[in-house]
Amino acid sequence: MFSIGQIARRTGVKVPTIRYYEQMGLIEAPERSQGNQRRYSKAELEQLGFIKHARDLGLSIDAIRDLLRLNAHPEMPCAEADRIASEHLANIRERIERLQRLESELSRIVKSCNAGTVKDCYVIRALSDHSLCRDEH
Amino acid sequence: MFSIGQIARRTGVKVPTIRYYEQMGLIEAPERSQGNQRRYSKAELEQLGFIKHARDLGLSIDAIRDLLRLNAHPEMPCAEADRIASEHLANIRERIERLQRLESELSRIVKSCNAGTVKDCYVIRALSDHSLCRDEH
DNA sequence: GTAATCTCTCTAGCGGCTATAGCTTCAAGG
DNA sequence: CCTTGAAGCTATAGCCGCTAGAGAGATTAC
Repeated sequence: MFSIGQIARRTGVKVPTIRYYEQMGLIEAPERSQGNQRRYSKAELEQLGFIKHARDLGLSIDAIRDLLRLNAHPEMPCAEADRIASEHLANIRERIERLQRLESELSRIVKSCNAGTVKDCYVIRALSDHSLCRDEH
Repeated sequence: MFSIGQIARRTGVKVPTIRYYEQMGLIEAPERSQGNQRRYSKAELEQLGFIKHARDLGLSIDAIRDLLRLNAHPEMPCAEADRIASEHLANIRERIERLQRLESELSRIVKSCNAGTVKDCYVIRALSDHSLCRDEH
């Protein structure tokens, strides 16, 4: 049996975050010690590792809830898990594209500024005047 | 003089967002009509355009506040504006890199899954077992 | 036994909005 | 001039995924 601090150290998920996950129904309320402290089994520790890994990959709490449900039913088809992961991947790709557009615009703006006074500053001028931009963002 | 709805339409910033910006001190409280409705000048309309543009480029409210202050002092050196923009650019580049790492990991995971049952699902297995990952994320 | 460290619950806050409720004002048409 | 419907007002609460803090009690090491 592990205390909340122990699973926090082992998984890298902070203590208040673990309690938050419990509140959100991501993890079940664990057993308690006589003094009302949470006590986790090895299985619960591993499940938290699963959650941490999924969060690190950027999956939402809702998506993780679904994945955990699937994980609990090994005989079900995994199309749903694939769908969740694929959707998330598409989402990430969109964000990358958007950020890359911003990157190119911003780097152009920053490069064009020859650090004089504000009145000639290309950074400020570009913000004031959309026509100085190359494309939509 | 423009009503809040008019500047909302012209700038693409939603009405409640404009009121929120006022509350946050991004824009000054404008004049009011006799019936206590906000009335904006052309200058205020343009300032909101500046803000919208900066938000579209991903700048934070705090950064925009600073830029607006600079914008109001055309004779000051613009090094500060450059610093804000460059920092933001660095920030964007970091996010892109991080997302690209996620993208490559997730696409590998999704590709490896041959859509059988959950128990063999590579998506689920990869989440459970960090050693199936190629690098840190 | 005692001191240090955890852990407990509860509440509030972050950023950047968005939504809702219940009201008042404005502008256009008859 | 009056009515109607759109637009505006304030105030409050909610979104996500935590994080921070207060003030209390539990556990552990010595």
